Amino acid sequence: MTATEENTDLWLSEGELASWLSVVRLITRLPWAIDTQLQRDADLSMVEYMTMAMLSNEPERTLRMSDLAERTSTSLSRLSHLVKRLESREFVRRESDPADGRFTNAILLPAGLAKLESAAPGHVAYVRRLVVDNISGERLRRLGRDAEQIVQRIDSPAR
Amino acid sequence: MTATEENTDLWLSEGELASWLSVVRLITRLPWAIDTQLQRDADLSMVEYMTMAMLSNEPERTLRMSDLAERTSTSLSRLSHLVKRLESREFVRRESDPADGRFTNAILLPAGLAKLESAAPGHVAYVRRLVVDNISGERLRRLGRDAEQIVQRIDSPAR
DNA sequence: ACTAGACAGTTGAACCGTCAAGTGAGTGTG
DNA sequence: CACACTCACTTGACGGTTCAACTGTCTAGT
Repeated sequence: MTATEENTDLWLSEGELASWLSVVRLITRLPWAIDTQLQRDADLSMVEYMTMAMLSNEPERTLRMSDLAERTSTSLSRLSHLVKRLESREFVRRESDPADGRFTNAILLPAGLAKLESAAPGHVAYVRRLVVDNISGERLRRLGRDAEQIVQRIDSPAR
Repeated sequence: MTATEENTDLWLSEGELASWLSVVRLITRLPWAIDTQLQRDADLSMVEYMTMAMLSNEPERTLRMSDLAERTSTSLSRLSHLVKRLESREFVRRESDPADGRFTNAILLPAGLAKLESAAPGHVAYVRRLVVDNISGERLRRLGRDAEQIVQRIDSPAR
């Protein structure tokens, strides 16, 4: 039995494969496209943008490192390196939580907020162009729901 | 005007933002999940897997580097480094096209095919679990179409 | 033929992410 | 109240990706 002859439900049907390959193209090219735009226009990566965006939504512009990691879907290690770089650019600072020294708070600084606000319009326009205004209304809502369902399956154990 | 008060069509509505953030989670976590499974079970990254899978579908198990780059959505530079590593593992070899020395052909070797075939069942099962059998039928088809439409927008010029 | 140019691919340095090991603060148990 | 333990990070080394510069091959114009 060679690789191409087999066609049980262990493999994918032609249609399933085509859809899956489209999804693969999406998950490889969309992050790349967004990163490229942000890098070119604002010298920020998408994770850096998201990180600062999450902080900017907090009343105190502050979040625990572990919360930030959760919300940006990154490892604590990656976030730690990343925040260190943002710190050296004066976009963010860290301080250990006075109430419980195990936690570290990341705090968005004015320069970080300014950077975010200068990057936002171009970023949002590009997201609109590629996704929101391209796949609009009900289709966008369904896309979001499908994405959420896949992400939940990733999180669920049993494998 | 602060960052949180503004709400024109330059920004995203609450619903649009929620859908977009779901998509962001998808495009950050799905590649990570697939990579983790392949790395753990087969010591391959997703790009490496896709690269060899593309080659295995060719009658001569051969493709030009530039074709491979196109099909796997990677830069030529990244592919060149990647193929060099696959070459050192005896999964692939390269030869410059005898007919036109500007082209280089990548050729899947028996060891590469064997690696691919041993990795495939686990990979496919995981893809089924996360996506194909999770979001099945019509929803999968629509997801594929939406993905394709977004990718086409990325490729189209005008920005 | 010679030269300029375009094209395909390679290379090395810098940068980023991952992994495994380590630190340091709080918690719970004898 | 000491000691092991958990939890929240941090760190450094390593490996992969990107970027810009380079090499080598063919093509077109003269």
